[in-house]
Order: sequence, then structure tokens, then C-alpha cells
Amino acid sequence: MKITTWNINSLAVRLPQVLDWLAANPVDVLCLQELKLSDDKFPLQALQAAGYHSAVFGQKNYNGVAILSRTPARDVIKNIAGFADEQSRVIAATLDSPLGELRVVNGYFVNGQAPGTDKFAYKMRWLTGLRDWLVGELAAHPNLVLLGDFNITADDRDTYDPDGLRETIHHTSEERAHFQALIDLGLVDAFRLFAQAEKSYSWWDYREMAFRRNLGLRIDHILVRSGLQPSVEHCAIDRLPRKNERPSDHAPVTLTLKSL
DNA sequence: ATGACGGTGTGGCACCGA
Repeated sequence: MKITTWNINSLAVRLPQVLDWLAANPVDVLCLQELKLSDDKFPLQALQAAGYHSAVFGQKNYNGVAILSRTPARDVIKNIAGFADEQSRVIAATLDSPLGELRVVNGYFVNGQAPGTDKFAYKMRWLTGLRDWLVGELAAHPNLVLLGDFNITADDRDTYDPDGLRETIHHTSEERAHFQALIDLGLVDAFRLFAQAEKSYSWWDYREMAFRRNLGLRIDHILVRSGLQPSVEHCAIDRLPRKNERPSDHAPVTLTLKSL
């Protein structure tokens, strides 16, 4: 069972790349962020033809998330219950898997711009709302995976310049405390369960040839319920799509689960 | 260096992302 998260930075632009990637990587679930289109513009039929059902929470221009799956999604929830939000950032769904029912929570976390700004304050409130809501989700769903574009580096290994970028956006103590609060709900960072190459990143700026120089951040994460840990077979970043023409600035990250 | 690149519509520039 393979589950992937990928911020595609406009599905309208990147649909051909998504279809190509799925043809080469026929994962069971693909969680997308930054669709940048409304529900009525979502390419439901093209993805259906590729063999995927879609649960979609779109938004014109910005944000937008979707869960593509081989089997239909159930109990779909959009955004964080109890947290009023104008922006389409979270979609959760229950899927059948060889491990039983799997709850998938797909998030496009707030960027936050810079510490001290209104957007940063929104990020902090949003992260608190997410955590509070997940307490109930975890109580209701034993097998839960939280994944997406977190817009947070978990620690210094996740950034190309830990000293130069210390306490800047994606690197602040407050953001990392929120990341830890999610871990403390009983989740584990699947990527770090395995030996990984140094300087493993999931995002690179479009500017300054950042990808070629590997000046990146690891901000796309997959957290799994610690009870699922024995089932986690692998977790890896696929840098290949970043080499496409007109790539997303993010690379897909894939979790492989095995039946025990 | 409030830069850079690439997405969007309010468009021929401004705003946003990370």
C-alpha cells in the first residue's frame, strides 16, 4: 500500500505531470495540495480514466487539496472542524486498505510569511486548531496518517542552511513546537524511521538554481500513528519530477505500508 | 538585496508562495 503527498502548485498546469507520474508510480493514494482551482475545474474524468476516485476541496486561485484513491473515499471532512477558515487547506477521508480502514488527513499548512506578521499568527492559530481537532480524529480512527505540505522544517537536518535561516519562517521555535505537538499526539515522522541521505529535501526555490545546488527544505511530511509503525515499510522522496520542464517546486513523498 | 521564479487573475502589474 503506497500513499503519496505532493504539492503540485496548480493542478491546471501540472495535470499532465501528475498523470505521467501516476502511470510510472501507480500508488494507491495520492494526496495533492495547492490545486489552485475551484471544484468545478477539477479534472475528475481524466483522473477517473487513470483509475482514481477523487475527493476534492478546491478553491479558486489559492490553496485547494484533494485525495485521489484507487478505492472510493468515505466520511470525507473538509477543513478543521471547530476552526472557521476561509481557505481550503484540509481534506480527510477513510479508505480501505490491507491493514483495515485507514484515515488519511491531507493538509496544506499555512505558510506564515514571517514571524510577527498576521499570517504567522494565523499559522499558529491554524496549527492549534489542527491539533485540537486531531485528538478526536485519532480517538475515532486507530489507523491514521497525517500528511501534506506542513511548511515547517522539523529540525536542522531539514534545511540547507540551519544557522543562516534560524528562527526565520519554516524554521522558528514556535513552528517546530507545533510540529512536536503533533508528534506528541502519538504520531511518528515516517521519513526518519529510515536511514536517509543527508540533505534530503522536498522543496527547492525556483530561483537561483536552488534545485541544481540542492538548496532545499524538507517541509512535506508523512506522520503515521505510532501503532502503525510496524507496518511502515519505507518512506522516500522522489526528486525526479523536479527535473521536469515546468516542475512543481515540491517533490512527491511516498509512504509504503505492508500488511503484518 | 523588499532581488531572484513561477503561479494566479484583479492582468500588461500586484500579490502570493517558501
